[in-house]
Amino acid sequence: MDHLAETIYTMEYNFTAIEQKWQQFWEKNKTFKTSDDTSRKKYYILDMFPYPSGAGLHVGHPEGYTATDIVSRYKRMKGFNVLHPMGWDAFGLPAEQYAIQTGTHPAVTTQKNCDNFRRQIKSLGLSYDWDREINTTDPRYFKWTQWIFIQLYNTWFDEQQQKGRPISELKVPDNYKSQGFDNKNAYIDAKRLAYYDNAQVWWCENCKIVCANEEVLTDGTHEKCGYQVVKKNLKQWMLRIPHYAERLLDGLEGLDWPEGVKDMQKNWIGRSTGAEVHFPLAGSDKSIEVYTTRPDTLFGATYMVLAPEHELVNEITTPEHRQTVSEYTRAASLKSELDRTELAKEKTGVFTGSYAINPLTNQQIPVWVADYVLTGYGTGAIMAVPAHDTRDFDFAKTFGLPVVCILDPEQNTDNESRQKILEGNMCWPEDGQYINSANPDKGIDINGLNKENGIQKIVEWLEQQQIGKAKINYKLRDWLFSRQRYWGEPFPVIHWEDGEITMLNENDLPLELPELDKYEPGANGESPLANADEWLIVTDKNGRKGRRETNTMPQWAGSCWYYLRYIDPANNEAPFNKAKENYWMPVDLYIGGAEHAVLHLLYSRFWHKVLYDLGIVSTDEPFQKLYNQGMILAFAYETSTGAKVATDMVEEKEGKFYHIENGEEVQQIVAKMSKSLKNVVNPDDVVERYGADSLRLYEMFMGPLDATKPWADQGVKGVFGFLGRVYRFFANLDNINGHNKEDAEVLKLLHQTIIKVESDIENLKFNTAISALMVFTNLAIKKGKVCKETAELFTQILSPFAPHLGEELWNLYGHTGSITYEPWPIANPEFLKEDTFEYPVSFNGKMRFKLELPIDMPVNEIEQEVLNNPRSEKWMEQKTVRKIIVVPKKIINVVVS
RNA sequence: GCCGAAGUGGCGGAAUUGGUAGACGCGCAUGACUCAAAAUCAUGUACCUUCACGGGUGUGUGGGUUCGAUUCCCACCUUCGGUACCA
Repeated sequence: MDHLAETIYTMEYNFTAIEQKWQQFWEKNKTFKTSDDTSRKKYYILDMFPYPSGAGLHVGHPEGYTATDIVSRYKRMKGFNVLHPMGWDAFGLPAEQYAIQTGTHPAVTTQKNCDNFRRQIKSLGLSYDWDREINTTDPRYFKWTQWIFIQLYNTWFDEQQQKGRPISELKVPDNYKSQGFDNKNAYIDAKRLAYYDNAQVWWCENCKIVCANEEVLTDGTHEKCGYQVVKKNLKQWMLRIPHYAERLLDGLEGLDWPEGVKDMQKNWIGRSTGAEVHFPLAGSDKSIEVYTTRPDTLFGATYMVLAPEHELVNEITTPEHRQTVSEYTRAASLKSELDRTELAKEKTGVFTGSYAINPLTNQQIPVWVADYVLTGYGTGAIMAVPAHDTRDFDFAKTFGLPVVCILDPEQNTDNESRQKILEGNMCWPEDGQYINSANPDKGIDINGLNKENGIQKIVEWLEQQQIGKAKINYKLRDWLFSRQRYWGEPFPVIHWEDGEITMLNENDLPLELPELDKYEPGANGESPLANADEWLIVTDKNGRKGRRETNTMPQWAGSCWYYLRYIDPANNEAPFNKAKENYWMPVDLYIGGAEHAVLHLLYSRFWHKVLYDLGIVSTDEPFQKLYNQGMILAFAYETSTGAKVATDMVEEKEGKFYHIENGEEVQQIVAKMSKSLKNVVNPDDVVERYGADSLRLYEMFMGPLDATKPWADQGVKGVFGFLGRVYRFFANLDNINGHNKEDAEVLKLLHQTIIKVESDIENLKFNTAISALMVFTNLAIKKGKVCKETAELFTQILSPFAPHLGEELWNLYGHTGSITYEPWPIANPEFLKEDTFEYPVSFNGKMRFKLELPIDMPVNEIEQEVLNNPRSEKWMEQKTVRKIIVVPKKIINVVVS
């Protein structure tokens, strides 16, 4: 043993040999295999699983993975049964596009990329239980994605109970039943959480392909070809996520998530309270229904606006306006939503020729059509109150419509503005006091009230008169759940020739993808599956013909429930075993990028709540604690004109940076890693040059986990140097003294470090934990020798951060097994005792000198000590001591004047 | 526009129930080792001033509260992320 240690020590810190040795050891011994021993306390630590791209791992990936790995290793040492899995979110566009270009089956590309990702991840020494690896493209996995889709289809949301329930429990009202089978089915279909309907999608005429939202740039062009995209109506699967809006909002309350993410979800759900109001049409028995958050401003409604797509537009347009209105609505339909918002500054619209009646004033007000009113929100129609809504104000000014002020801003603004507002020449969307807001004939008067009371009183009146009612609205829309793609989960759906839609039986799952020769899209925007004739056409036992759904599910589908599959990844009878689910859920810690703050996390929560309502999972929320890792950026350079300069075109001289060709001075900036700036860092290179432990340590040492921070190669060298120091000192058994009593200073710092590292890991503050490990190492090296027990304790608290080095040292100290399950050290308070405290002594708040005093000295004695201290004289000369503040074990401040 | 996060040495960053600003690391400087370099080791390193002791200034800007403010309050500036005609 001694001889072995000697040989290894005489070598330098050979990280490559050490890391390979231990990675093989872990693999061979299945060190990180997780049992489902429900008698132990569990801890479920989840990473957002990656899309295995052809480019391989980016340095951003190991950041979150290392953080969760440190927590996993720490929790194991703390005695927890830790579930820490990894898998692949492997459906997606790039593999399909590659297939179109080369004919390579996406599964082949995907397999290759997964293998590469797995190799890279394993090279980082991350402690995943690889027996639980999952892949969303594996039929054994997506069988259950399809199964969950069927559950969604067979569920409706009971408003009263605020709960999803099996469709079989839905009572169809008698009047629907009496109208026959079709109506009954239509009623049921209208309640299902998954439904099939027309929806607008982006369509690229050039590529003859449907584009996802993310593929459409802000100027309305397709990111791949630069062609303008248009909207197209296609039959799509949709999910009624808005039914769960309130539940998704409520559920956020109990979660340990960053406030910012909760806010983003709240904004996305976009709950608003207001009222629905009916405006009768003049000379007609029809009425227009509007939604408003400001029913209090009804007295100021001087016109109405319908969205161009509103169903009443055609009906109410008078013959003399027909031409202009139809031209306008046609133009609007051709415009993309982006165009519409693009033109936000200039409002457009046309008059329909019809008038509605303001139910409060009984005045006739014109009805316009304008695209600043959106069809998807509220009722697609508004009452316009130009005096108190900026958008309506802009529109009214453009078209010369009347502006009637009904809310006096009073002292809320300056006098000049107030005059303009009262005259209708300025908009006032804030609070104030109502004026011109009474109609004795109708029995309503809110003059003199403020906004809050005004809203309440008007809503009460509307409900009494039965012309409106309080209403809650959400921005959240139905989720478009199908893509015209090949490389996604096929829907377990058959469309029969008689119009019926059925789901496959559970025993017919999974429905796998057919083999194709070509991956080009089908005709009319259908997915490539439309070309798979043999797969596509089915016949039932009665000879009825049907066609399979040709759309596939979006990439979100597989990631909506993957955390559940890790619990029981090989189960072929169910998505997971219930008892295991009950044991492992919820996820205790979930770390990933903030780019998933809304969609992925909202969609998962939605599915999870449905599964919860159906009794399939045991928790209402899936992810108890969420944390976002920050982005890793890189340095780049910029000339005085703002032109970016690639890193290989810059040289450093005396702390300044110059262009190597023209010598111009350039500024160092922080930018995203990109090929063009030549500042992309490849984890493989870092592992090769400095080792996995250095990469891990550096990524954690860079700064707070959630901060955006730039990569600096010098910084990697820094932590590499630290690990080298650790190795040279702690692996040299000459420095490790077997029997001597440990130095008190070392002992005290060691136990302080144990406490510090423990609490820092608990709070995900890895940068300061590493700093504490460095401080201790510096002291140990300074002392020259430490006891074996000290070295072992240090090795244990180091090992979650630098696991390969941890194992190596542990082994050198004579242990044969892995350090993985060694119990986390417990700090001994004996060694932490302090007899004295070094007080900083301030005069008028400025620290002047330090004074060491016994730790339990009474305050009055401390005061005497300070006043009698010769060093105090200088600061009290010619002055009177007004007060002495003594905060025990903190500070002393003498106030003089 | 709205919502959120953040501004601290040459650089990454540390310190907040208000209590020694700059831990730790990089970089830099000096020294040791070396023929030399690298690596390693030691010492120093916020800025101004002073030979030095010391003194002054300092956490984006301007105010305020306090014995004491990086930390709390008000106003503002800048950067980043999200969102955008949601009535």
